[in-house]
Formats: sequence, structure tokens, C-alpha cells
Amino acid sequence: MQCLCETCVADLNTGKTMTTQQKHVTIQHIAERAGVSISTVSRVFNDSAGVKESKRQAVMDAAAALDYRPNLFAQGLASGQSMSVGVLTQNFGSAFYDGILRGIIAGLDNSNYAPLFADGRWRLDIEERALQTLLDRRVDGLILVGPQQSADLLKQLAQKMPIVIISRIVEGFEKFCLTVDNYDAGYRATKYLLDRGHHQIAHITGVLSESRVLRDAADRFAGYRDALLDVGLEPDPDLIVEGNFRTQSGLLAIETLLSRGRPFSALFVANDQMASGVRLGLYRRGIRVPDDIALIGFDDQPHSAYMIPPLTTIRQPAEEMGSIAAEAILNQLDDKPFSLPTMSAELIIRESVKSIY
Amino acid sequence: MQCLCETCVADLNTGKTMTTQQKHVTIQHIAERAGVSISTVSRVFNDSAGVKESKRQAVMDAAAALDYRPNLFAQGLASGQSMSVGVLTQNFGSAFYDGILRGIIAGLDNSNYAPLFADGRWRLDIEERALQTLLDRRVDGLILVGPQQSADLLKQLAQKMPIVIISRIVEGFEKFCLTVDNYDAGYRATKYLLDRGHHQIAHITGVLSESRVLRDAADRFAGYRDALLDVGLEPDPDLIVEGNFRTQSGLLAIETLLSRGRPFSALFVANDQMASGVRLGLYRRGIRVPDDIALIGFDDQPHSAYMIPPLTTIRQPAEEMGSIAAEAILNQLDDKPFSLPTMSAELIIRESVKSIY
DNA sequence: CTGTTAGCGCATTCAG
DNA sequence: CTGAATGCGCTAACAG
Repeated sequence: MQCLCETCVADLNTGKTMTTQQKHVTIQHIAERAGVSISTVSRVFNDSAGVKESKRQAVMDAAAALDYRPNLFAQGLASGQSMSVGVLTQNFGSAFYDGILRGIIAGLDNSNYAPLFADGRWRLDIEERALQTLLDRRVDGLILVGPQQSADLLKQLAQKMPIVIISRIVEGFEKFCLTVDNYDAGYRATKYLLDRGHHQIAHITGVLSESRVLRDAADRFAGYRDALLDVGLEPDPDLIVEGNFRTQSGLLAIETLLSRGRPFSALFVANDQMASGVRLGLYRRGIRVPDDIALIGFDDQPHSAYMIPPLTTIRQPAEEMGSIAAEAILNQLDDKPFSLPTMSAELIIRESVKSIY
Repeated sequence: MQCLCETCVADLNTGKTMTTQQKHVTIQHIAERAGVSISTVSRVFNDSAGVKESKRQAVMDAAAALDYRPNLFAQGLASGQSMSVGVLTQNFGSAFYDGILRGIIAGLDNSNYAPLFADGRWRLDIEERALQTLLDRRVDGLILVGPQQSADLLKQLAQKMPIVIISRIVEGFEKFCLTVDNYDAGYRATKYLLDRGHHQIAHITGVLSESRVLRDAADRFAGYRDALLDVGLEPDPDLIVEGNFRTQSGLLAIETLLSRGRPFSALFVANDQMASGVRLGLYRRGIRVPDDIALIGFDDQPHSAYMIPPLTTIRQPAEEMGSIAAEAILNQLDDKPFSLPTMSAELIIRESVKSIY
């Protein structure tokens, strides 16, 4: 456990290990122990050049014996790389983000890059700072999930390093965007209800405001609209309410909807959180699901499978997106070609949608 | 936007800005621009010594003009500090962890330290690697949430840097552990049911296995047991089932419980996830909540308020714990005293528990 | 193949 | 108060 080579002993005498609170093994130490120069040590670790097998082995042994850990600061300073890719999300706690993170971890697993996570908590100021800490750490690549930053800034970033933007489309920048086809998903959800014989289908949307950079809500809404139009049905404004993706707003929205008095037999809600609120609202009113109203959500939140009755919903392939994003970053770092597909969401049919026949 | 001082021009001529893909402003540059030496620049940023106000101002101006960002690698290499605290969790996606992270972000907000997140995904091997990436980045402090590492390793870490362990008690190391009083919470949940007139109270526990380092499940169970004993009731083995904290296991557990045929009017479930499963199982059997069986969960997961009926549950003060942990780390870094309380959980009473009177 | 050397950007002595 | 000089640990030419 105690190395007695010249360098180490010198360290001991200078009391260096005392001051620096930590005896950190450096290539200096293992060079000494292996009887080679530090460059050779560096070489075997980066195999940046041929090294005689015997020396190579000696270095490896010494490194193992001393439990060497490279100093990333030194490496980064000297090489300009950090061997890490930054991941910025909006809310660690959501199932969608969590799945993406899982995918990224897996995707980076066999590379030399480590993920560095930061979270914006849906607040622009926090997101800004989080992004800054990532950049300050000189991440070599960036995976941004639903970033709220301006398109300009994003393009600027992309010029400096590999980047992947998830869940948002930046115009003229589609090459770097990985998204789910929300339009298609909305269309299919609605089509499904139509096929089951429903004609009066209400919709609770997500946040639609023009200024919003994320178009998920608008796309789902458009899909709903077009599905109706395609079978000759005119979307009824009275059957449409804008929510804000949060549970509470689902509860409010269903109240609004019911108070308008316009009858409907099915309801497509833009996400499961709001669907939870809706479900509670319907329950309070004594309206049965799916007997009185068919309900379909979006996101396949873990608990949606356990709602009563189980909610029919749409699953975004989060984990897969994470690993695709990671792979794309690695390819960019490697100057290899890459492409980001538009993912398609999957309709998860559970018992809560019942035919009105 | 373009600095024309000697240093910068030299950089331009050497083509340095071209090779290094990025024109990074260094103290060199701002020293030149402000007409001082780099040491002076360094001094004003660290106010490690008095600097004449005029020069100080000049430096600040130059820094602002050039949009200077210190190179953390260089700083870290030279100072031995990273100005960051590592945060290791088991699952970003859970509400409890998410709350803690929120608290940590807030707690670190006004310090010079930035959080660095890593996640173990409940897998020891991943946790190990995550911890390693944190250490490799030379974090100055460590907040570990429900770590599975050996007590030895944790103590070893604590010797090298400030540390806070959340949700786990390491023997002889309580000073660094921040926990919720699960025993008390379990006791009170059960007591509440007793007070409402229930005498046959079943319990679905979390993971109890001896080897488990986390004692949350066992503590909640003990609280349940003692609450019964204290009113002269003998815990009935037939009314106790071990689950694994996951939704699915709640569904299985309630099936097991019902199949035993032993009657009960109330049920305390060790977490909300399992309670969701239970709720579904009861629904399928046509058993009403709370009319037939009173239900109480644990964790106050977001959707528990929207279950049908809303689940009575217990809230752990996650966010508060996060900021307390952050504060404790900062104090340790500052060599100031600190203490980590045992937090007490809060019983959130909703409609799912009804008196039998 | 291998050792020597020069920085990477900054903090920190050490002399003024 | 302030500038010059040294070194943190490592990579990347540069000469053998």
C-alpha cells in the first residue's frame, strides 16, 4: 500500500502528502516505479504510439499497484478535452426525462465519455446557470432535453461542439434534433377513438402559447384536429380546452368542459398528468370511465397503468431516444456520420377506452 | 467583440484561435488589456490580497468586456479545488429524489459551489461508476442519497472530504447522516388508523432483507408493530406481506393478503407506488376504498393526491432535506459546525381513510 | 521505440 | 501593493 520509490519518498519528505490532504498518485510516481519516463506512461494510457510490450506491462502493473487515477484537471488542461458529455434536462423527476437519462447512461457505457447531468427545473434562469456549469466544465458534447434557450444560442453552441437537442425542433437545424412525432401520435390517438365509434371527441391541450419554443402541445392538437377533419368532422371549439400539462389544470379543464354543456363521449388529454386530474374530476361528478366517457392520455407515466380503470395512453420511447442521442454525440466526436430519426410514439391500449357500440 | 491587445493579436497570428477551435479568454488577455500582471488579475478574482482600487476596476472592466470565464481545469489543477459538490442518487425519476435535488440546487444557489449530479439507478455497479466520475472530477464535497456502498468506504470518503448521507444511517457515523424518522412515521400512520376505530390493520412492507443497508422498510414496519402492541394488539403475521416498493408488488401483495382470508378493515402500505398497485387490485375485486377498506400510503407521490379516492399518505420533507444537506456541506467546507437533524415526516390526511364508527 | 521539453491557465510563493 | 517566477499533472511535439 505504501510505495517507496524515489518520487514517493521525496513526496513524503516534503510533507507533500500532508498539505494536499490527499496522496494523489501521478504518472510521475508510476514512471518511477516502472522504470520509464512519464511520456512512456502517458503513451501506454493513450496508446498514442507503440511501446515495447515489457515496458507497457510494467506501467500497467505499477498503475494497478498504486491504484492510479488520472487527474482530469491536468488531462483536460493539457488536452483541451474533458471526456465528458453534458446532459441538460428540465426536470429530473419526470418519467420521460428519467427514461432519457437511463438511455444516455447506457449509450455512453462503453465509451470513454462520462455523462455530466444538470437540470433546469423548467426555469430559464436555472437552466442558464446549469448550462453554464456544464460549459465551464468543458464538456465535449451536449445533449439538451427540451431546452428553452434561443435558437441562436443553440446554433452557436453547435458550432463549438457536438450537440443533440431532444424534444424540440430548431428551424434549419433539424439535423441535430431528436423528436417524437407528436402530430402523428395525436392523430392516431384521435383516430383510435373515431374507429371505436366516437364522434364527439373533446381535447384538453397542453401549453399552446405562440412564444413557446416547445411545440409538443401544438402538434398533438394539430393531429387531433386533422384526424377529425379527415373523416369529415369539424373540430368543435366548445370541446377544446387549453391546459398547462399539470395535474391541477386537468381538473380545471374537465370542469370547464362539462360546464359548457356540449356532450362528448370521448376525451383525448395531452398528457397523463392532466389525465389524472381529469379522472378525479370525472369521479367526483360520478361520471364513469370508460362507460360514460372514454379517456386517453399521453406519456405512459408509471402510474397511468394503475389508474382506475387503467388509462389508455401513448408511450414515448424515452430510453431509446437517450441512447440514440448518446450514440449521435459519440459519432460526432468521432467525426463519423450520424442521423437523428423522428421517433414514433406508441399507442398503449388499456381498458379505459371502450367502444360506444 | 474583438480585442486587439498584444496578447490577442499574437494569438491571432499564431493561429491559436484556429487550432484550439475556441478563442478562450485567459487572465493573460485581461492582464494585458488592463495593463497589469496576471498575478494582479488573479488577486482581484480571489481577493486574496489588497489591490489598488483603480487597477481592480480596470481588471473587472476588462474581464467584463472580454466575457472572461475562468478555466476550471486550470483553477482546479492549481488550487486543488473544484468548487463543486457531487450529488449521487439512486433514481433521478422518483419524487423523493427529485425533491432532494431541488433542495440542493436551492441550497447551493448563493454559494460559489455548483452541484454535480450522478445517478446509480439502484444498481451497485452503476453507482460505483457514478461515484467514481464524481471523485475523478475532484468534487470538494459529497451528498449521497441512499448509497449502497459499504460503511467502510463511506467513512473513508468522509476522511477526505465533507460528506452528507441522506436516507441511510451508518453506524458510528450518525453525525453525517440525514434521515427521516421512518419508525415514527410508521407508528403514527398506524396509530391514526387505530384512532379511527380500526383493529384489524394489515401492512404491506418494503424490502426487509437483512443485508439491505437501507432500513426504511424495516423502520416503518417496526413503527406499525409497536403502534399495535402499544394498544394491546398482537401483530398478526397473516396480515403482513413483504413487497419490494414497486407498483407491481403492491398488486401481488394485496392478492396474497386477500387470499389468506383473514379479515381486515384498514391497510398501511409502505409506499405510494405499491399503494397504487393495491388500489388497482382492490378495484378489480370490487372492494371499495375507503368504504370497505381504509388505505394509507407513504411518500406523497404527486399522483397520490389524484388517486380515486385521493390516497392518505406520509410526506417526507425532501426539498428541505436537500437544502439542509447542502448547507451542511458548505459549513463543513468552511470548517464551521453543522448538525443534521432527524427529520420527521408529515401525515397527509386525505379521503381514503374513513372512520369505521 | 523512448526520454526530454515546452506549455495548458491559473494560484501562489517570493522579491521587490 | 505588485510583478516575476514556479509548479499543479498531463499531453504533445521534439529529438534522439
